[in-house]
Order: sequence, then C-alpha cells, then structure tokens
Amino acid sequence: MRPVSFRNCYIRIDLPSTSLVVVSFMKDASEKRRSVTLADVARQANVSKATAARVLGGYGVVSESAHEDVMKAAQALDYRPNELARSMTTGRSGLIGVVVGDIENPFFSFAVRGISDAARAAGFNVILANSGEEIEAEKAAVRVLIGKRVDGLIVTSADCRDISHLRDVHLSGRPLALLDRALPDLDVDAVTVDDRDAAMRATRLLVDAGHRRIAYVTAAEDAEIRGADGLPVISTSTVRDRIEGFLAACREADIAQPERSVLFGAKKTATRAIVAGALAASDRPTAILASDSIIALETFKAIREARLRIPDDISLITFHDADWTSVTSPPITAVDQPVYSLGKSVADLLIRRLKGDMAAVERIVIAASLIERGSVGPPPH
Amino acid sequence: MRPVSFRNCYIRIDLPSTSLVVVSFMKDASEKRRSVTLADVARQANVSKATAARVLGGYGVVSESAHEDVMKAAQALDYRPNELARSMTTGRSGLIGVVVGDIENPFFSFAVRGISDAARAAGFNVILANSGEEIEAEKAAVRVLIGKRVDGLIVTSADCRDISHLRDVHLSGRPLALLDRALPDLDVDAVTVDDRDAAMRATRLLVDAGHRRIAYVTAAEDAEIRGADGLPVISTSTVRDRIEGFLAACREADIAQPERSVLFGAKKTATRAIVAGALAASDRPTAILASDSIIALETFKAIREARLRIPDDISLITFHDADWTSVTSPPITAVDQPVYSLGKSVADLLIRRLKGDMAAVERIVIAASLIERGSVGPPPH
DNA sequence: GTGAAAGCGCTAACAG
DNA sequence: CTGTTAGCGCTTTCAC
Repeated sequence: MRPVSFRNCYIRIDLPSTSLVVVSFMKDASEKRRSVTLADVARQANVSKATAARVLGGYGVVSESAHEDVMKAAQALDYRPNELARSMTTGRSGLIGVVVGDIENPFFSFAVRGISDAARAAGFNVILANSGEEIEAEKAAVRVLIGKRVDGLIVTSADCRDISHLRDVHLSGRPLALLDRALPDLDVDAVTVDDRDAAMRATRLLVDAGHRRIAYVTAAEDAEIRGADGLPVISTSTVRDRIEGFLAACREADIAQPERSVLFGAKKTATRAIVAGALAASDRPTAILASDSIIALETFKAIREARLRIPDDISLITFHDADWTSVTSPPITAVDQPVYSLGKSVADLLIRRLKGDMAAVERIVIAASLIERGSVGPPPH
Repeated sequence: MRPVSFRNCYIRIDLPSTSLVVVSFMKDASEKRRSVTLADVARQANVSKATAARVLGGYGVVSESAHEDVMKAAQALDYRPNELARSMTTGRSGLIGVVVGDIENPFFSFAVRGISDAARAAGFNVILANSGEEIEAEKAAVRVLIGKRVDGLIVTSADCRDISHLRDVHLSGRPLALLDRALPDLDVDAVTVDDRDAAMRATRLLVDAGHRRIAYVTAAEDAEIRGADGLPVISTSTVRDRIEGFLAACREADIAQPERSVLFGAKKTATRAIVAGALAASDRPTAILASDSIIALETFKAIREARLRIPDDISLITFHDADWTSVTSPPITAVDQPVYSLGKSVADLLIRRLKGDMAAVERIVIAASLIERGSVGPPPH
C-alpha cells in the first residue's frame, strides 16, 4: 500500500456557468502516475481480469450485467488500454510503417495522404519515416519500424542496388509493398506509374512540335560507372524508366546522341546552376523535360533569369502536376501522375495482405496522363 | 525442436554476370516465423538472459569475453530487439506523436520536417497523424497516440474551444507542446508565430499603397454566433489573430466596417467561387490578403479568370511563402513564416521536457517577415 | 561480473 | 458465461 499523497492531486470544479477551473497541486516528477490498468478495472468491477479484458477488448462473450459493471468501472477510472501491451501479446500493432524519400516533396505528401486515408478506413495507423533519399537512413528507418513491430511496410526505396534490408523484411514474412519505385529483383507487391511510357509521350510531344535539342533534367547523380548504353548506373527505377523513355523517343525521332542531353545532379540548390549552364551554351536546348516538379520550378526560374521566354524561346514539360503549374505564365504542360491513388492503391493492397490475402504478388502499373498547357511551342529558328 | 521444413527456404543464386535470381518456395502462412529473441541469443552465447540483455541493451557492466560472445551470437542469429517489449518495461517508446491539421498543406509538411529532423537528432522517432482540421479526428488521434505510449505529443489543435483531450494529456503528466496555434486556457509549452503583427504589417503595406477596399480571405467558417466585435467565434488562434491584425490595421487607417471585408469559408473548392463573387461586385476589393498559400493560389486563379491584372487592377498578398509565389507573373508578396524552425523549436522544446527539464512553461512567439515582390501596387482609379 | 526471478499490461488457451 | 493460468520479450532488482 503506497502512502496517501496529495502530490498528484487534481481537483476539478465544474462551475455552473462556463469555464472549468483546474487547481493542480505541484507534481512530483519522480513519482510518475501509474496509469490505470485492466486489473484495476477488473478489481473495481468485481470481476476477473479475463472478463474485464473481454468487454474492454471487445471479444468473447460476457453477460449483460458484467459488461455494464466493467464499462462503468472503466469509465469511472478513465481507463485507457495500453496498446503496447496489447500489441505485445497479439503480435499486431495496428501500425503501417511508411518510408518515403522526401516528405516535403508534394508528390510524396500527396501519396502519403492516400495511404493514410486507406489506412484509417481499415483501422490502421501510419507511422512515417523520411529517408532523405539516403540508403543508410532508409535502412535505419526500416530497422526501427520493424522494431516497433509494424504490421506491414510501404517503402519507396532509394537504391535498387541495395535491397538486403527489404529482402530481410520480406523473408521475415512481414507484408511489404513498394510505392512508386519497382524493384525487379524483389518479388513483392508494388504499385508504380508507367514512367517510361509517360516520358516517351512527353518527349514525343516536344519532338512533334519540331524540337531536336531536348534536355532532360534529373536529380539522379551522374556516376562514374557507366553501363553499356553509356548511361550511369541509375539506382531507382522511376528515374531510369523516365530517362529510357526519353531516350527511346529521341531515337525514334533520329535524334543523335540523346544521352548527352541528360542533365544529372539536379538536387535542390544545384538545379538552377545546371540549367543555367545548359542555357548559356551555344547549342542550348530548345526544350526541357524536368523529372519532377521541384526541378521544374527551379528550371522555370533559371529560364526566366536567362531572359528566355516560354514557349517562344524554349519549351518546358514537367513530371508531376504540382499545384503551381497552372498559375505560371504560361501554365506548364505536365505529366500527371495519379499520386493520390498510387498511395491509396499500395495501402489497399498491403491491407489485403494484412488481412490474410495470400494471392500471387501483384505489380500494379498505373498509366499517367499528359496535361497539355501553354509551355510547349515550336523551337525558335 | 521444430521439425526441419523446406517451406521457408529461399535459395539465392548469384550469377556471375548481372542479375540475382531468387527462387522462392511457397511460404506457409500458418507457420509464422518466430523472430529471434534475447533468450535465443543468451542460449547461443551460453550466458544468462540478464547478461545478454546488458550487452544488447547497452547498460550495466559485462566482462570483455561475455560481451564478445553475446555480440557474436546476436550477429549469427540476426537478432533484432523487440522495441515493443522494451518500451513496455521501460515505459519509454522513443516516439513523439505529432497531430497536424493537414499534412498536404506545405506549411505543415515543412514544419513536420523540422520536427522530424530535431527528433532524429535526439534519437526519437515521429509518429504522424492527420486531423483533417476536424476536432473529433484530432481527439481520436490523440487517444491512439497515447495508447501507443508516445513519450510526448506535439499538436496543432483544430479547435480552441474543445481542449478536454489535451487537458487530459497534460494532466496525465505526458509532455505536450503546441505547434503554431496557441491555447490560452492551456498552460503548456507552445511555439507560435506573431500572426497579428504579421497581418497588421501586410495590411499596412496595402493601405500605404493607397488601398481602402481590402478583402481578407480565410478558410474559417462563418459561424452563426457572433461576438461583441461582430465577428464570428473563431476556433483557432492563428486565424483569429490574423483577422484581428487585419482589422486593427484597417481601423488605424480609418477604413469603415472592415469586418465586412472578411471573406469566410474558403475551403479548397469553395475559394474560387467566393473570390469570384467578391470580384464581380461593383465595389470589388482593390486588394486581397489571403490567409494561406492554398487560398492564395485559388485566389490568383480567380483573379485571372476575372481577367483582372495584378497589381494594376488588384493587389495580392499571401500568408506563407510557398514555393510557387516567386514564379507567377508578377511574383506574389508574402508573409514569410519561419515554418521549419517553428517545427524544430517545438520539437527541441518537447525533447528538453522529455529529458526531464521541469522549468516553467515556455511560450515562444516567433516573428514573421514580409517578402515584398511585385503583386502590390496602387489601386486602380 | 553474473544469474535467477519477478514483473510490465495484456491476451489466449483451458477448465469449470 | 467466467475465472485461472500461462506466457509475449524485455528490463531490473537482488543475491551470489
């Protein structure tokens, strides 16, 4: 029996009129208030822990009267179940872990919205981790989430060459689903966009307008190692697919050495300098295809700084139809990826697995559409 | 001893050339692979659970050799601690719960980035919940997070009139910090922006340019109940502060009945219609102040649809300097809230509490700055 | 230094 | 229908 103490006392006085006055005694940090447990409720209700657990956990069968007693006791004691303990014994946490590259990128935040809507609808919560597109951070995130015993995992992997951590997850039997980026070597559910096709269509639009010098700007790093095709080894499928689509469309149009028109390394601050450099060249591109909306925004700024007009001097198309693309002058033609449904679809897929669906692995590829606006015109002569 | 089974076997064959072939046998769902526990490691290392726990948990003292044995065993078995069990006994989860109004709003996603950066630096993980600006969803989110035994909570409360759930959290002794929106009735740490001052300065800029008919567009609902000041009861401090700042600056300039120029209800889709309506009136405003960047974007579109030019026909200022404000023609003058540091500051504050700082409650108010661009000019005559 | 044993709060057999 | 009894995987006294 602990000694009675006024240290943790709170007196709440409901005034007839409006506000609630709360008089709180000084709290003693060392003496942490033990939260009320199922055992407390059971004792108060004069039933066994098992019975109390049954009504509070909403399973099994209990008599009318017992149910009532327990509920009343729980109410009185302000009982809140300890989800941790519950997860511990059931093995389920009700959590879906999500690892994305960059939550600040509207592409991802919109997808995450799709995921959390689907999750909430199915009674799951989402725990979100940011990898910052760094493989080590991604591994750490996965480790932490697994440690937290998430029921399932959705990840946008930063590097397809290093997937041991994902393979481990998969082997451990915990449902895993891939968002936006496919991993050919990993046989798990995935929902992606047909980036290659989208890039081809966007490039064709430019080619059809008469462009021959088209630059593709991407955040991917230009690696030292180059493959047989003269391209650096690209570590994410979306990036690679888009570049391939771009190159294929260029070759289709008999444009020579299109791989020389791929501009790498367009990370946040670097983009503007890279594009500015390209624009300053004597054979500057007459059209640019940006691999995401953040890059496109910087590209737009670089074009403006170079005092070039869109589409008269240069045409521009971007991947991802961000909110701003329609308010620039002119508005920007964009590849519209169904981002929200991308998120919703993976989540739905994962949730089906969590509910025991053992059907064959699904790899859903969603088509993107092209929204034509005013940023594409014929090249200047 | 479990019988040997090939059910869970995976054979990985590394081919000399390129790809990795994975042959996976059918997995049997019923036979869930029990993850390796501390006891397994202890057994393998020929030590007691306690010793294994000491080295794996990084506390207490162990002999050199024992340490080595345990580490080796853990490595061999690919041991991953069960954070759940750990949290259960220690009472700490290493989780910071964050409840925001709308993760899609770049304002919040940027703040969340600040929070998670600070959290990661201090060894905490972030679990994120979206309230959709609905008080019931917020309450549910708080309940869930508390159930998950988060160590601390950061919330942007959707309604300052209903804070019983937050009061409960506070009373339970779990650290709570408020982000962006103050709650005068709740004596907890908070980091907010000086919205009133920012609104005044923005409005003054308009007044000084000669404007007399200035509209303030906000997402807040126009309630039936009105206070003594003729304004509906506003449930969030930021919204109220901004409106008050706007009104104060108007009164300062002897503008009559400025409260009639506050346009309520600018939720996503509604904004454009509301602004369009105002622009169609004979005494249409000559300047608009938008309460966030999403509203500003829609307002911009409405202005363009009304074939009005900025700033010749109408001036525009927005709260929150979203990425797009600098690429429109003309670029938009904006109130620049230090969003990232807002998030970082609350997180730092909360983390200090988690580490036992019992100092007096802090309410940090950060000043916003005004970025003047080309969207403000004199009113048309 | 190390080990045995007692929980943390809950669920899940298994009897009654 | 209800209670008893084991655990879940880990930390943490408390002896040795």
